[in-house]
Amino acid sequence: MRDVAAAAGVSLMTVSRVVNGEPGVQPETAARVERAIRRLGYQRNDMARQLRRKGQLTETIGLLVDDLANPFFAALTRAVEDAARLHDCVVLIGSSNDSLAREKEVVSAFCARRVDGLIVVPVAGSHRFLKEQQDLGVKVVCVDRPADNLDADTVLVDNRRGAYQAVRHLLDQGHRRIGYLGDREDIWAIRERFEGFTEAFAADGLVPDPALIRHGLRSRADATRAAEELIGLASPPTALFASNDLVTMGTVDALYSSSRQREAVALVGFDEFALADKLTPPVTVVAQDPTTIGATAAQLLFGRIAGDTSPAREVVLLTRLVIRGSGEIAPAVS
Amino acid sequence: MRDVAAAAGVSLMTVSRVVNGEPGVQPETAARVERAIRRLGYQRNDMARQLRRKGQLTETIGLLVDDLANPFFAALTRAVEDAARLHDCVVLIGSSNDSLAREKEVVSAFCARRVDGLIVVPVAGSHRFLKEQQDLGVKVVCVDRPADNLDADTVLVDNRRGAYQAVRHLLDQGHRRIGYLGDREDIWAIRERFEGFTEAFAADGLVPDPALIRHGLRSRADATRAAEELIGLASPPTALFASNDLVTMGTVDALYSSSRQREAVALVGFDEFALADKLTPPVTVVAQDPTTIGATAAQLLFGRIAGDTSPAREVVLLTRLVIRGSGEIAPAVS
DNA sequence: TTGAAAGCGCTAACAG
DNA sequence: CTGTTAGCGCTTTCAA
Repeated sequence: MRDVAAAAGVSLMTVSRVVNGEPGVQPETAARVERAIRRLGYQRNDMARQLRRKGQLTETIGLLVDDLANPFFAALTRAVEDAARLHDCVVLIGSSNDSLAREKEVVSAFCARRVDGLIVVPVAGSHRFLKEQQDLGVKVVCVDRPADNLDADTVLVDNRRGAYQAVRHLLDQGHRRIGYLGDREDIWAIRERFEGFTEAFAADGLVPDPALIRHGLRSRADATRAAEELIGLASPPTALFASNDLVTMGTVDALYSSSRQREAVALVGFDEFALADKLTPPVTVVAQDPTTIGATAAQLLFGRIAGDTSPAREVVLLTRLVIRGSGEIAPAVS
Repeated sequence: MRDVAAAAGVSLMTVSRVVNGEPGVQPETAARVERAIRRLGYQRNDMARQLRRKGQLTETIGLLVDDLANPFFAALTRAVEDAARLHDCVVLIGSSNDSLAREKEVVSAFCARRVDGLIVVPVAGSHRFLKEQQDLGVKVVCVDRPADNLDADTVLVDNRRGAYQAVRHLLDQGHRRIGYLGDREDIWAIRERFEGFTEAFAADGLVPDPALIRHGLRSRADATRAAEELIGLASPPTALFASNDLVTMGTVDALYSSSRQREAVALVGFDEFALADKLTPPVTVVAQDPTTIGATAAQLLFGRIAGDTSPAREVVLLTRLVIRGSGEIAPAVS
C-alpha cells in the first residue's frame, strides 16, 4: 500500500479510501491511484484491515458438519454458502465425524481466525466451550441437533413425528415384526427417531421386538450386515425402518439385488436420497430438505450478526412421508 | 493478551511464549500464565499474529469447486479437508457454478484473506488473474480441468480415453445409433469426453449422427428432456452416452420408470453415482474417484506450500469402465 | 529466563 | 478533498 501511495504520489489514507470505495476523493486522484494499484498488483490485506477495524466483521463464518461427503450435509453446505455470498461472506468448513474432540479443534481454529459466526451440527457431549466463544461475540446457530448446555438458535426437523408416521404407515398395513436399523444412539436426531419408532408401537398397545433392533450402525456396510442378520433370523421382520440415509442405502444393498429377486421385506427410510424413486420398488422415505435447513440456519445467523439480540429461537421444520412402494409391501401371511 | 499478562504479573512476551508453546519459560511462570488464560478465556488472535509473522503461513487454503452440492465435488472436498487437517490447515470453500465472474470474486475474497494456497476447478476462460496471485506467493493447483493461460500443477483424469472406452463398448455390441447427452461444451472435461465419443466412432470408420447429439445440458431436468426427445425421434438411438453424473441421472429419469417397462435403450454414463448398481438394470459407468483426485491435489498443494519449486506437474488419473448391465443391452434388430 | 521497543498493514479520528 | 498521528494484537529483535 505504501508503494502504491508512493507511485501515485499520494498518502496512505488516499489509497485506503480508493481501495474501499469511500467518497471524498477527486476522481482524477482516484484514477491515478487505481492505475498504480493495477500496475503493482496490489491487493488489500484483510488481516491487517480487520485488526484495525475493531468490533467490525471479518465477513467470514464457519460451518461445521458431521460429514461433508454426505449428500445431505453437502446440500446444506451449499445453501449456507449461497446465503453467505449474499452477505459478502466466505465460509470455512470442517467435518466433525461425530467426534467431540475434532469439533473442539475445528471450532477453535475457526474462532482463532475470528469468524463472525458459526453454524454447527453439534456432536454428542457438552458444548460449554461454545458458550465461551459466544461470550467473546461469536454468534452460534445449531443445526440438525440441539447442543448440550448451550443457549443458541437451533434449526431442527420433527424427527420423532417423522419416524412415528413412518412406523404408523407400516403398522397400518398389518406389519407387526418391524425391525429398527439405526445409527449411534448418542446422536440426538437418531435417538428422537428411535423414540418415534417406539411411540408408534405404543400407540397401538404394542412393543417392538428387541431382537429386531440394531443400534450403532456407522456405515453403509454396517447397515448391510445388520439388515442381512435380521433377514436371516428364524422369525425375521416383515418390515424395516432405517434411521438415516446411510443406513437406508446399506439396507438397500442388503434387500435389493440386481441378480436375484428382491427380498419381500417392506422398507421405510429416514432421509431422502438420490434415485430412491428409481429403484424397484422405489423407496418410501421420510424426507427432510437440507437446502431449507441450511438456508434457515444461515438466515438466523446473519440476523444475529446484524444485531438481533432476541432470545434464542428453535425452528422445527417438517418432514414429509414420501410413499413410493417399498413401504407398501404387505406382510407375508403366516 | 495484555490482560492476561497483567493478571499473571508478567510481560506480553512471556504470555506470547506460553501461548505458542515456546521453550525458555519457567514451568512455574508458565502455569501462572496458563491459569490466567483460562480464567479470562483468552484466545490468540491469529489475524494479528499473521500480520507480524510476515512470510509465514496463514494455515488456510481455499477450495473452489463447480458445485459443492454435487456428490462428486463433495467427496473431493472432504478429501481435501482431511489432508488439510493433517497440516493444521483450515479450508475456505466456494462454488463457482461455472461462472468466471463468480470464480474471480471468490478467488479474490480468498486471497484478500491471505490463503497459503488455492485448489481450483477452473471454469472456462482466461485465468491470468490467477497468475497475479501466484506472483504474490499463493500456490495454485487446478483440479478436474486445466486452467487457460496458467502454469500450475493440475490433476486430471483421462476423460477422452474413458469416453472412448465407453463408446467402444457400445459399438462392440453392435450399436451404431448412439446418442450423446452432454453438459456445456466450454467445460474442458466435457469437451474431452465428446472428443473421445467421436474418436471411438472414427476408429471404426463411422461418424456419429448429428441428430443424436445434445450439448449444453445444465441440469438433471435438461438431460431428462433431451433424452426423451432423442427416444421420441422417428429413428431413435439404440444407445446413449451421458457426459457426467447429473446428465446420467437425468437420463435415468427418462429411461427408468417404476410404473412402466424400462425403455430398451442402452446407457453408459461418465461418473460413478450412488445406487447406480441397484437400479434395474444397473448402470454401466466410467468411474473416476473424487477422493483420490482431491487427495492428490492436496498433496501437490502442500508440497508447494512446503517449498517445492519444481516445474508444474500434470497428474492424469485413470478412469475405470464399470460394466453393470445398462450398457450391455443389445440394439433392437431392425 | 524474562522484558522493552519497534513495527507488521491497515484504518479511526482528527487536522488542515 | 487530502494528510497526519496513533494504535489494533501480536511477534521479532535485542538487551538485561
